[in-house]
Amino acid sequence: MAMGRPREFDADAALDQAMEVFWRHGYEGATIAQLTEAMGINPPSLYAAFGNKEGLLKAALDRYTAKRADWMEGVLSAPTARDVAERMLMGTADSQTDPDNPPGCLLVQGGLACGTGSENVPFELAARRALTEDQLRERFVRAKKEGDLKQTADPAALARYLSAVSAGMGVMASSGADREALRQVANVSVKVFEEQSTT
Amino acid sequence: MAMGRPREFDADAALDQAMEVFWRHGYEGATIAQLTEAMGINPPSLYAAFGNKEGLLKAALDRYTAKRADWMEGVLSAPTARDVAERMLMGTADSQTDPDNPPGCLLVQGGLACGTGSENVPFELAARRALTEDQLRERFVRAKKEGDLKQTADPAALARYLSAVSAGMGVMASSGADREALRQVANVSVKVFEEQSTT
DNA sequence: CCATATCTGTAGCGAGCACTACAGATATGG
DNA sequence: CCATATCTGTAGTGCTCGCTACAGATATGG
Repeated sequence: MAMGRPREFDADAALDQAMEVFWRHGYEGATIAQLTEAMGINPPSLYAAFGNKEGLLKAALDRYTAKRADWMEGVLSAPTARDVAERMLMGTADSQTDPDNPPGCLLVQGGLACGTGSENVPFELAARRALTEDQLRERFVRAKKEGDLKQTADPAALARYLSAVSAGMGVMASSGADREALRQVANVSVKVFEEQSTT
Repeated sequence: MAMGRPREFDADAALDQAMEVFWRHGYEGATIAQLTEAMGINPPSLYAAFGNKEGLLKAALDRYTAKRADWMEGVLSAPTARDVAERMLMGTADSQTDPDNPPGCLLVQGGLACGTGSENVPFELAARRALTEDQLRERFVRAKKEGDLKQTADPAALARYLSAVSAGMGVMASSGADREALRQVANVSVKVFEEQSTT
């Protein structure tokens, strides 16, 4: 079998650029013209590699979560539930105001409501946000077993709470809140965990 | 001077319908065709009354905030900062899962990131979210003077915190979180105010 | 009743959208 | 070196978008 002409662009580097465009303009606000220009390729290459606009988004989301996996592991490996919450929210405050990225979080900025024909884009983003919440919940179940969370604590509720605060910080970051403002929110939010801790 | 033919539709009723469409599909996801059909009018009537799509959004936002003004007054009139927070978050949980409305909050769902040409839509929404935060901050300044908040409490930080949690709940509601889940988040969030209270 | 002013519905405008047909280029398998 | 398979760039496709020209309808002021 013949192999055909090889691809001339680096898919991961192109995805990084696509990620940025989706992050800044949202799924519907990002146009194929903007995406191809940022990626340095032409439309046929995009469609050959990723199928369509939604396929490109999914690939970009995969890369987004893969890139954050290391950081998330660091968060979950904190010694106590309280420290998990602090690392999570402080890290979120910093990354959402990192000048190297668009403000906020791609999983929120990407699109909460979409027009007819893109209904499952919000769904896709929500599913990925839920993954983080699941990890947090399981970590808090463990914290309860290990005793650093009170026996009356509700791991699912605490994980949901952290998920909500992160998303809310993303909304604020997207509308210009600076790092100090987000850290303030993080600091206030963490207090909940001190009240739920045994130490 | 001649007066011209009078308008045949009720502008407020039409705005209620437009609000719904923007709420469910976001600013960019909502099309003029969907809007005019929901409003029961034709494009020329829409443009004569509201100027353009963005003007219609602003009018719908005005109506949205006006409709919530009463509720907000009830929130702010709670006796203590802690009760303000509870009414705010519980009311938010209920309204964001009210089956009579699309899920979430129009000021979040409307659009966090937009395409070229609609850049100030997110700005417009953010400005209106900031108004609520301002009201909360001033209410907490008063609570501090009145002594039901500790003297070490930071009214601005607490207001920002409530604003972030509300926005986060909106994100969760938009992705299908039910009323019970949001109330859980509200309950956890309120604990911060118990720790900051003197009673 | 007439002149004027505004609203309404039909029909369609140019622009920009996501997406693709096609031809030339570049690799592999035989 | 040839046949095949895939990628690349050019140049579009049809469609839907926000928006509007126009003509008919309906009110007021004189």
